[in-house]
Amino acid sequence: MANIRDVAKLAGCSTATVSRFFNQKSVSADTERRIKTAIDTLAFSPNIVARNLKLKRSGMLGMIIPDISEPFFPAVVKTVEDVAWAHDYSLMLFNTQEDENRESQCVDILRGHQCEGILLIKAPPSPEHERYRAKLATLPLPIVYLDRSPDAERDAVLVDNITGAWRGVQHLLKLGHRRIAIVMMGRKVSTHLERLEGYRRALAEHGIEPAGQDIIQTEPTIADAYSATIQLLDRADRPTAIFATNARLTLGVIAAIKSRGLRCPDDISVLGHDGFDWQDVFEPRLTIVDQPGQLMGRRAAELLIGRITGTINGPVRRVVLNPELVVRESCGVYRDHTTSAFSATQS
Amino acid sequence: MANIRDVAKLAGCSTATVSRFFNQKSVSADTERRIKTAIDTLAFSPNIVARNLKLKRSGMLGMIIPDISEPFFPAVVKTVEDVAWAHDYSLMLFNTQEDENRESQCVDILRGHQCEGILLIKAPPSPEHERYRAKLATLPLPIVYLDRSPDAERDAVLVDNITGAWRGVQHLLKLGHRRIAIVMMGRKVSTHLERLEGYRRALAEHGIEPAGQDIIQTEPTIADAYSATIQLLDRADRPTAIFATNARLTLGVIAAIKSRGLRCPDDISVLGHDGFDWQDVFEPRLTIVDQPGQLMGRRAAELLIGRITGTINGPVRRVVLNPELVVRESCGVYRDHTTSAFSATQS
DNA sequence: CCAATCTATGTAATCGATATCATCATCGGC
DNA sequence: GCCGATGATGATATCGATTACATAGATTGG
Repeated sequence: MANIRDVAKLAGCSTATVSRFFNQKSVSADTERRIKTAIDTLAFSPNIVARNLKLKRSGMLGMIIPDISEPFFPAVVKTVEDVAWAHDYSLMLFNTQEDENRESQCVDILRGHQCEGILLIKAPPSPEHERYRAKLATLPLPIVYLDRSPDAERDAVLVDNITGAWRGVQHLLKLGHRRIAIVMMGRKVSTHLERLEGYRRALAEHGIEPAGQDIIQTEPTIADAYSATIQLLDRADRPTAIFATNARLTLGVIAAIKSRGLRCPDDISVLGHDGFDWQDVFEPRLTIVDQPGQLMGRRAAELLIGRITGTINGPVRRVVLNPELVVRESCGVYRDHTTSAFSATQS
Repeated sequence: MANIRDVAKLAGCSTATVSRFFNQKSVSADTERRIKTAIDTLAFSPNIVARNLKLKRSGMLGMIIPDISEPFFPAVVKTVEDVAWAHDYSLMLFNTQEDENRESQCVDILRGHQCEGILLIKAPPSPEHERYRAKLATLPLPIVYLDRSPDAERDAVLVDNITGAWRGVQHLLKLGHRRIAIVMMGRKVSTHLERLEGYRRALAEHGIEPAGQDIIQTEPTIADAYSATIQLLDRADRPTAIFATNARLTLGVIAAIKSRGLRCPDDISVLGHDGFDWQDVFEPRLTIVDQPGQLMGRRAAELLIGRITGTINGPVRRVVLNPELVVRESCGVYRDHTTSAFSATQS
């Protein structure tokens, strides 16, 4: 690969002049022409790594998420990449699989690459990585926690999961349900624990203490949620409603209900969590607690870039967005099953 | 940020020794201890950018895709990231929005970052970027085309879209359909043009020439597919089956059918394209032409890394994978609507 | 006991850019 | 016609690592 010296030699000038050419400094028309042809003949493309070493920047943002194939994340990542692009940043993406050890390696790699800031969807804390978490809180590098916040030392863009879940379960309670199960992700993921808390609070306000067997923790796959729900449904005293705390879990729950020949919401109600662009086409039309994924991505990316560029400074900012309860049919509010309107304004 | 010189100074040795420490070369036990404490007290993390400049590597792979929020891509990206991780590569991700101009900028950025190879899902060619495409074919950098192949000069991992579509439409024809519409993405995306070709061939074999109004090109959003399908359904002579050429289009078609109060497959059949992990929960259970997204990601990533490391050399490799026709209910084969079995072995 | 070998380490050039500082030619004004 | 301002350019140190080469001290063997 050609470097700036080769170009300089071919154009008959110094590397400084070539560098000036690339940085819009004054270069005579004649040298400019020579440099241009030199660049063309050598198919030269400047080495951004070298430039960045000198400039102590990198133009890179890191994004660490549990799993891009989890339905909630693509919209977040998409928005982040868009915002990053608009500010001339590139994105390095890592999946942790909810493994804190892998997460810690990702952070190291990003630091090493002189990445200018990190958007982090934290994996659940594990006992053997306390040191890593302590380090995380003090790394001299802008980090914005997204979705989950392991500590209060840093900027974060979160969702009020407790209130969201509370609102959803309240909705079920208002409809008369008293035996409500929750199918949630195990592994102590904070967002799910918060949703559990919202669920508990709503029930408590109606004097209900959920039975241990109605709190079901499982892996966040459709298959696992399916099996767990099958067991739940096969119990003699099955609940009248199920709250599933993310998209795949919701689908697993629905799959189990369908496979047992039950109808939702007629036989059992389902409250889901997280929205998708196909939610208006799905049957039953799901009542869900909807997180504003795109907005989360946008706010987090803008906050991070603001910190990097210095547009934003001062104390820690914690943006807490409100999930929205989107009422459709799966909890039994609407009984009209023939017209499932689809809003054409929605993308 | 501390650098290697600071560490050397604090440890009372030269930078060369510190470097040796990091690269597993022989260092005396005593210096090793001093270096370790120096690293700790300074919270030093080596600058990979500088190292890579010297070593002429970067440990980075680029992945350029149309849009991560398009349902087909997350599984591909996930697998690629996994394979990259297993080989100690990091991934830079870019969305082009099917805009070739943006794509070309992405390629420049990746080159600049000395990225070692690129996985490229090509945006459709636009007349004003011929020069870019010519350059692309000759860039001195391993590139593996994924899903779409703009030229035959490079490695590619593709799917036989013509045969896939042909097989699907054959299926419809065998079921007796003769008026089959296609709802496809406009913008001359090659994969969709190939699916159109497969559709045409299958029809031709039955002596059918599709009416121009049965070939519907639209933007790949649910909303646009919905509107386009509504118009189609409202025609006096509506077709008896619709082939939708990707996931969002399929959902838009289904949404339109539902919103017009029609039943699928009883009133109209739908052949979809692309699978998701929730496909077994969706109603109607869709018969689809399924692309092996994970396999594509894996093969492409392994091919790219093989080229980079030199494990794979020799002439251009073109891996063509077979899409699978997954027959469920939406074309009217199965009439048993009560048992929608869900395979628990599926993730 | 000294040459030969090995081990641990330092010195300095290098990767490919940028940017400071110096230099030199040109030009307008008085 | 001389002086200072302006513009174009070159030489060179620098960013933070690696590594070839040199060197000093320790070890080994005959």
